[in-house]
Amino acid sequence: MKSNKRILLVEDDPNFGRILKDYLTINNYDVSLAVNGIEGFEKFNRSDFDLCILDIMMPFKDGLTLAKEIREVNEEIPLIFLTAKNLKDDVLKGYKIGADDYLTKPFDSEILLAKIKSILNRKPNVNNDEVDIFEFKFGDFNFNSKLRILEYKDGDSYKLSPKENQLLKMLVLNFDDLLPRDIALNKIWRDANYFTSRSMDVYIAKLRKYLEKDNSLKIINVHGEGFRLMKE
Amino acid sequence: MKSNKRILLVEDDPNFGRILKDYLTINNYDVSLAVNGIEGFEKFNRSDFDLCILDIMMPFKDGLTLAKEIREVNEEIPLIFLTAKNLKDDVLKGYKIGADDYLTKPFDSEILLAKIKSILNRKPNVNNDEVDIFEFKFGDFNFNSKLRILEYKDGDSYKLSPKENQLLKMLVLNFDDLLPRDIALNKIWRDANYFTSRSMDVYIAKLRKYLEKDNSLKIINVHGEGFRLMKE
DNA sequence: AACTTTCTTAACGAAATGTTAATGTATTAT
DNA sequence: ATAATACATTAACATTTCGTTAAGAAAGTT
Repeated sequence: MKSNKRILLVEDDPNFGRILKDYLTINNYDVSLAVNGIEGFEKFNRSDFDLCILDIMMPFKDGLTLAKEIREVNEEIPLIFLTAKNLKDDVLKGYKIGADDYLTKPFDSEILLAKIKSILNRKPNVNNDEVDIFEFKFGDFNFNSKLRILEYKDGDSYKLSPKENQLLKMLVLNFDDLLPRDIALNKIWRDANYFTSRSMDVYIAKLRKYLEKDNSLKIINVHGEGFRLMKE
Repeated sequence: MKSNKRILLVEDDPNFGRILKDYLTINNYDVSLAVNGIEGFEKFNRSDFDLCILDIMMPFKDGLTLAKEIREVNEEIPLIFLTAKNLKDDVLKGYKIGADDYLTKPFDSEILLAKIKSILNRKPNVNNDEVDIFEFKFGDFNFNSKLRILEYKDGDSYKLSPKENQLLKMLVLNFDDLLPRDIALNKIWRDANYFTSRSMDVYIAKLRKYLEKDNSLKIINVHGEGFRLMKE
């Protein structure tokens, strides 16, 4: 399953912020709303966003200052500024910091959407330092997590579902080591509770079934802690 | 020495065009001015530009039509639209074609400059001088994506429509690897939503029909991710 | 204007995926 | 030993995604 793009929205007007957040959510973005620059910067640092929408006029820490701080940490992330007035000076400062776009309130929500799409589509982040490894070997299996294919030495192969795939990948990346339940749940299910935990058990069972071809491989449970993929 | 960035300016008002050209020239851009869409397209094809500024309202061929033509030839070049009116419909059409920005006349020249800088800076010249490959062989097919011809070894050949052609080209460029749905949709349809996705499926079906002559070739779906052209 | 090609949209069945429930087994604590 | 908690497995169900056909809209040609 494809995950939505994540937007950090920093807007001090709670009514407007709420409405805008809902509108973007309806249009399939995961939106995190902060009500001022300080909270905005904290949220920015706590997770990965694909785009930031910043109100310029805000108490405590205005949008331009926040933008500067964000730019120090991340040179790539697209920034869109919102402002009530069409203050030329602010606009110029914004572009200088590296704004990608600029909207004057009141603005048309459809146009904001179009801008967001345009910005997010134009480059699938050329600058991705971290190489995503997606080919693994363990036991008598080859595992391609990009194509979601698990292949046994005899040529048999299974198409993995997204969840199976993610879970197996995490197990393999922690081969012979503990994969803590919580970590896997929060990463794959984005929440750790009774139900997601049950669901994870179902998927562990599915993976065990795949892996039983190579009977030296085991997914061991560590009671109350998590699982461990190992070769005996 | 660093050479100036080259801008194609298409503007039918000769006075305004002249002034804008001079202003940009003073600010170290090499500007080529065309007075309508037809001349604009000719100039565009005659040399390499880094950015286009297009007036929307023009006689003979308007800016949006011109933009579409430019996009068919060059998917990367940034486009900035100018318009006298703030016509929402035009704005949205513009973004759909792949506009990078949008300015309503009268606008502030400094702001235009700032936008230009912002746009030109954000790709630290990924300057893809890379030759566009357009001749491919895969399975028992020869495929010329410039002529949009798919030819089977027995001499049979199909004329591909633009969309068929683009899609097949992306599949071939990712031969045996995943072509993510989103990437293809955003590149070919310039938007990823339910309808464009359905449309893409229709085109996948068409391509499968062409390819079934060589039954070792398959377009495999990776559920929720995309497609993979492979030879088994 | 008539014709052709291309593209989009609708409709709907099929397949894949994910969640929850139900039930049983293992582990731990007391 | 027994109760409580955690884990395992299967199956039923709901949801999402995909494949295909067909109708008709839009664009391009003759």
